Amino acid sequence: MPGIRHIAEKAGVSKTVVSVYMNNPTTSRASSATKARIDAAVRELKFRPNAIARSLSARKSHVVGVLVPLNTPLSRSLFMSEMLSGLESLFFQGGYSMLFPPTEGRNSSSMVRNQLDRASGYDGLVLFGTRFCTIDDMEANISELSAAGIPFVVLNMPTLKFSVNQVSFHTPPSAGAARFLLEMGHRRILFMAGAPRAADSQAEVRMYRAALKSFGLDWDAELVVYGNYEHQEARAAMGEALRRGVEFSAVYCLTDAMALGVYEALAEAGLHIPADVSVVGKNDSFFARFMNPPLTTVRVPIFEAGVRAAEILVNAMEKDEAPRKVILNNELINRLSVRVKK
Amino acid sequence: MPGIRHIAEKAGVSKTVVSVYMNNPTTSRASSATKARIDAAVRELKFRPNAIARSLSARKSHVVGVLVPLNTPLSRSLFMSEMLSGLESLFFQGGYSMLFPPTEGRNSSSMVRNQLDRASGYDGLVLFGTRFCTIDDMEANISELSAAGIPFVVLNMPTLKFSVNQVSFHTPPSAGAARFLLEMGHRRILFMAGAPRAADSQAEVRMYRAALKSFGLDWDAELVVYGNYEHQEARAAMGEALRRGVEFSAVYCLTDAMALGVYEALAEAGLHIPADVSVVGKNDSFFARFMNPPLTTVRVPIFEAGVRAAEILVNAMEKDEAPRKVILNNELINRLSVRVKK
DNA sequence: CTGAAAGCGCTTACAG
DNA sequence: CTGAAAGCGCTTACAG
Repeated sequence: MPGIRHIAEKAGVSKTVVSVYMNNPTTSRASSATKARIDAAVRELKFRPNAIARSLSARKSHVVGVLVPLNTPLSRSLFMSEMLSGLESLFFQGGYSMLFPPTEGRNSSSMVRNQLDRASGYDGLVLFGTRFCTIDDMEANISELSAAGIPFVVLNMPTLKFSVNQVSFHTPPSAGAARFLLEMGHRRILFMAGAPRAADSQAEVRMYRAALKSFGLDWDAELVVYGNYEHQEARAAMGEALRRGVEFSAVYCLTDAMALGVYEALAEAGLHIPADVSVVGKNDSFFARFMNPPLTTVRVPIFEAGVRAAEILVNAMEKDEAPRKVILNNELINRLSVRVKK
Repeated sequence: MPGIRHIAEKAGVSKTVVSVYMNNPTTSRASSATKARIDAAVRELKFRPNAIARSLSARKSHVVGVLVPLNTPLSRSLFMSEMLSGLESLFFQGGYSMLFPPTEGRNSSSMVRNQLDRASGYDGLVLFGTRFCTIDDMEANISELSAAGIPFVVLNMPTLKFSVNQVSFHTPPSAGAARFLLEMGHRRILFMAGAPRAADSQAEVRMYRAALKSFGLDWDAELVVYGNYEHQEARAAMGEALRRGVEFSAVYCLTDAMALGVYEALAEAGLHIPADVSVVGKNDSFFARFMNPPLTTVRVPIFEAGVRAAEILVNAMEKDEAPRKVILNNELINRLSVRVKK
C-alpha cells in the first residue's frame, strides 16, 4: 500500500503539494508540470489516500454512525428499512457515509454504549429507539450520547422533553385508528399491540385508552393482546383470544404484518372481514393493498422521518444549529377492511 | 473532547499505561491502584477513545466497507435487505462495523471508484453486483478493487472466472423454473425479465433459451418482456403483452414483486391463475405465500449468501486465506400458482 | 509495574 | 508556486 510519501518521492515534490492537489485538482498551488508528475506517480503506484488517516488529520470524517439497539437484522424489518432508506437518501446526497456498529450487549443500554465506543470520533450519530427499549433505556441512551459531545439526532422514540434533535410522529397512531373505529360505531375494539414492556406499545395503549374514555367507554384489559409485531405471533395471539371467547367487532394492529396474522386467524375461525370483524393496520406496508380485503391502515411517514432526521443532523454537524424537534403527521388510508358497525 | 493525554495527566500516569489498560482491563501492566486512578479520570472526564485514531494507529479498524453501485435506497429492495441482513448477522457477531459509502457517480464504475475512495484504509470490502451493472462494469469494478490491495468478497454477480472471493448461485433460477414449467406441459412460457442490459437478466434469458432448446423448442423473442424488477412496471409490461396478443400458458418472473404485477394484469384481463395461466416467481419473498393464489417461486438462499460472503471475508482479513468461491443451490417452492397444462 | 519515543498516513498553518 | 514542521489521538515496540 503506497502512501502519500511514496507519491511525493516519486514525483519529486513535497507531501504538502501532493495533499493539496489531491484535495483540490484545480488548485493554483501546484504548477501544471507538478500536477502531471503527481498524476503519473498516482497512476503508477495506484495510490488512493487512506480515508482513516484523512479523517483523523482533517478532523472531519464525513461519516455518521447509526446506533440501533436491536439484536435482530435491521433490514428484516420493513419499518426499519424504510426509515434507513430515508436517512440514506439524504446522507448520501450530502456526501456522508453511514456506519453501523455491531450490536453487542445484553440490553439496549450496554448495546448503545458499545456502539458509541465504535463510532466515537465520527462526525455525527443517529440514535434509534426500538422495541427492545423501555422509556428508561431511551433516556439513559440519550444522556450517554449527550455526554459524548458528538452531534446527534433521535429517531423512533416518543416525543421527549429533552432539548435534543428529534423527529417523531404527532399522535400515536392508535388514537386515530381507535377514534375512527369508534366513529364507525364499533365499541369493542381488540388492540393487537407489540410487547408489554416496549415503549411504543405502552404509549399506544395509553392513547387507545384515552380514545375510549373520550367516547365514555370503559377500559377492558381483556381487549389488549400482544403479537410481538410479527405475523406468526399475532396469528397465535388472535387465535388464543378467539378461543378465550373475547368479544369484539374490530381489531387494531400495531403493524401491518400483525394484521396479516389476524386475517389468517379470523379466516380459520370462519369470520369474514369486514362483514364480521373490521381490521385496521399500521404503517401502510407495501403489501397492505394486496391483502384480501385490502387493509385499511394508518400511514406514518417513515421515509420522510428518516430524511428529516438526516437533514437536522447535517445542519447540526455543519452549522451546529440549536436542537430541533420535528413532529410529523399520520394519515388513515381507508381501504376495504373496515365497515360501519350496525 | 478529552483525549488519552488528559486522562494520563489527570491520573498521573503515562499515556502508554492508559492505552494498555483500556484495551485490556485485566492487564498486569498496571497496578490496581493505577487502574483505579485511571478509572476515576475516565469517569470524570467522560473519556471515550477516538475510534478513528485507534484504527489508524493499530492498523486495524474492525470496519468493512459495503460497496453497492445502486442509486436507489438499498433497503427498499427486499432482495438487498435480505442479503445485507446475512452480512450483518455475521459481521456483527465477529465485531465488525459495516460502512456504506455514498453512491456518487454517473455509472456503476465511477460509483464504485468513489465508494472505494471513501472506504480505503478499512479492513475489508464487500462488492455487490446490481441491476445497474453490465458484465463489463462488474469486471472493471473487480479489477479496481484488486488494485486497491484490500481483502474483498464479491456478491450478487454471475459466477466469474477471476480468482477472487465470491459467493454466487448455482444455476440461474430461470433454468429450474423453465424446466419445471416445461415438465408440467407448458410450451409457451412468457419470461418477465428485469432490464435488457442488466447482467442478471441477460444470464437468465440465456438459461431460459437453453432450457427451451433442451426440450426441442424454438425460441420466440416475443416471449421475453421486461418489468424492471418492480411491481408496477411488470404490471404494465404484462398488460401490454396481453394487448399485443402474445400467446402463453405460463409466466416466469425474475422477482416476486413482478409476479404481483402479473397477477393484477392477468386479473384485469379476466384470466385466472392457475386455471388459465400458471405463474412462477423468484426469491420466495415473504409475501409470496400470502398472494392469491399462493405463489410458486424459486427460493434462492439470499440470507445465507450474505452469511457465507461475510465468513469468507472475515477469514481473508484475519487469516488471509486464498480466494474462495462458494456456489449455493436454489430450490423451487411449489405452491398453488402452477398447474399441469393439458 | 511504568514511561519516553516513534509512528500510523494524512492535513494544515506558516514561511518563503 | 513550494516545502519543513507540527499535529490529529491513539498504539506499540523497547528499555528499564
